Amino acid sequence: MRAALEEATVFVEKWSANVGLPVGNCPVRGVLDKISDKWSMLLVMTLASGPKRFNQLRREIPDISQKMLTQTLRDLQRDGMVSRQVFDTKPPSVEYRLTALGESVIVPFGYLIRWADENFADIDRSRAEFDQAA
Amino acid sequence: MRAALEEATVFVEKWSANVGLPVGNCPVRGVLDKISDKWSMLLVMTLASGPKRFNQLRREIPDISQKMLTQTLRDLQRDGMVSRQVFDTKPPSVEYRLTALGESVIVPFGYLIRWADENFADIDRSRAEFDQAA
DNA sequence: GGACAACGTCACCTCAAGGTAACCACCATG
DNA sequence: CATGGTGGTTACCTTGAGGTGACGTTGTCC
Repeated sequence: MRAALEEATVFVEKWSANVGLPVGNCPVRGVLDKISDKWSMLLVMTLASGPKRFNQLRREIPDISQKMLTQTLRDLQRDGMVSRQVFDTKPPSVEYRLTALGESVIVPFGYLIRWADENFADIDRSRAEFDQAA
Repeated sequence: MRAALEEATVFVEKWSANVGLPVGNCPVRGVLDKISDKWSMLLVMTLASGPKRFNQLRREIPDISQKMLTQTLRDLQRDGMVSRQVFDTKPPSVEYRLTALGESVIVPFGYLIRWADENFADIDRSRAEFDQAA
């Protein structure tokens, strides 16, 4: 799903312009990348309430696999959204926290979540209607 | 920005109540899942500038396959984001336009796009650093 | 000694999203 | 006649995101 957005530059210009944004490069590509994977947004929003350790995150998001937790955290770290700090305690503990960049994305995510929260009922209804018509 | 953050955190709290739940039980996650496919957002933003016909959309988004255009439009229609109107002209033409629901999602998308535009440079830099360190 | 909790890595497999290309009907134009 | 533009459908295939489960290392506790 990631690589294919790479070529959408042309229209991104178009609709970026519509939203009143400078054209240049395609910023949306990266964002859609993040949005469209299954766990990044969930992880960011979970870390929004404060730094957490690895198994603490596992407990708070029971349906994420260990592999995907590791992998998504690495990706977020790579993107500068999350910082990883290892404490040299007896069993070494690792703390993940949002960076300033990571915190800044909470705002647009928040809008999206609010939108979803306000409209999922309408969407469900629309789906039901549509499916019944078919 | 300050107000926006606080506003966002309200919904983050709501959200966190649902985080532990499987996707099926979290309506927000369900909705966001739909939004996060490869073409939905692009299509919505393309239709943001006005109603368009099928092949008009194909031309504006050259790298979408016919199949995926049809499919994504159907999904959006099913979710009540897009309405489809067939005109009984000589070669019947079909017009797609955003519904009120579809238009309402432009706002949160817009915030996301703005965020991406403001921060993609930082992200790129962070990635480069991270990759070099490894 | 055995279990468990800390934080992972690795190999393997599945499943569906998405791409490709062929096909349909209809009509206009050259 | 043939090409091209309407708006699709269908069958087939590839890709990779994500899940599963085993293994590992260092310690502590019972």
